Amino acid sequence: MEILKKSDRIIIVNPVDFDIKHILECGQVFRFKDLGDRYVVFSKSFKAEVFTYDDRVEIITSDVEYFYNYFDLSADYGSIKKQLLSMDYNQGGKEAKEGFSEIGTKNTQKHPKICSYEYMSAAIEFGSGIRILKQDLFEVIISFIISANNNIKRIQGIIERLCEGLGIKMDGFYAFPTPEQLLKGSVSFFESIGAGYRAKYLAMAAKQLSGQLKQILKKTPARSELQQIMGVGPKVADCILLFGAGLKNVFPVDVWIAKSFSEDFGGSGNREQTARELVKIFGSLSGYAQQYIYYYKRSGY
DNA sequence: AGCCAGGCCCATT
DNA sequence: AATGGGCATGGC
Repeated sequence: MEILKKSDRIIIVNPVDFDIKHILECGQVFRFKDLGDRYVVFSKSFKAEVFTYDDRVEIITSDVEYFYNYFDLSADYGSIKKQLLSMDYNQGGKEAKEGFSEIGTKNTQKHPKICSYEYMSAAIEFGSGIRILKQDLFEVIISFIISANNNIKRIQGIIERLCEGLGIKMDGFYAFPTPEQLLKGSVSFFESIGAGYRAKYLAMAAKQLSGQLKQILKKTPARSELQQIMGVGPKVADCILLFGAGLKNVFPVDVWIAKSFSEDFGGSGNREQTARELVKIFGSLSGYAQQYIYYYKRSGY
């Protein structure tokens, strides 16, 4: 896999650790469109079009440096995936029993415990082209406040209407609102775009991030700082750290990860306990492991 | 038609 | 610290 930077595009020759479908549909980002012959992805006020051919991927954009960083193109995901499979999966004697079901088939009721190593192996194969995007911190904070107890289709629509209502108009799309622009949004506006009961969280978060908590946007925030933001609990804070601050030693536990932990890893406990146990296993590679498992589990395995 | 979704806030114990 | 009720909306 060779990566070429041109003035108006990035070309990835013989991509092996880059699949735009995996990257955009693994739940880490909400501002993109599948146009059939290409994906279009938006970040802040930037846009890129991604074409996939037999022998290469072309990322066409006027902001090559921004998207080179955004797609984390300097990282070696081959090495990351290899390391993930050499983790100690037998911590605390919680290794699943022997006699797994076949990998790659639907895990129907019978509860055959799948060895967690085998599950990871299958998950990595399934999402082999996943990369963790380096997204904008503020955009991630607001996006994942909206994500709570919500589904991805709705989240995408709410965020799109948020940009249309408060962001500046670009060439064929609307930028994500800045902190100042988000302050213009009233609770009734956030309700009108479908945010539901999160409308008041968004209004309060906008105030906080322009007021006493604005330091959060200046550096890598602490988890405890993030949880002072209205609408940010343990799981959303971990998503913010992973997707918006580049920390990989966090393991966001949502309904799908919780389900996988009990069904595929033989684990138990509440979500915070689950997160701690998974970080204990995966350490500084937790964020990567989380994405492969989430994408695999949500797709029905 | 209900159940569910990348959970969180708040009151109670 | 731990638990439980309530919650807007719409996709499926």
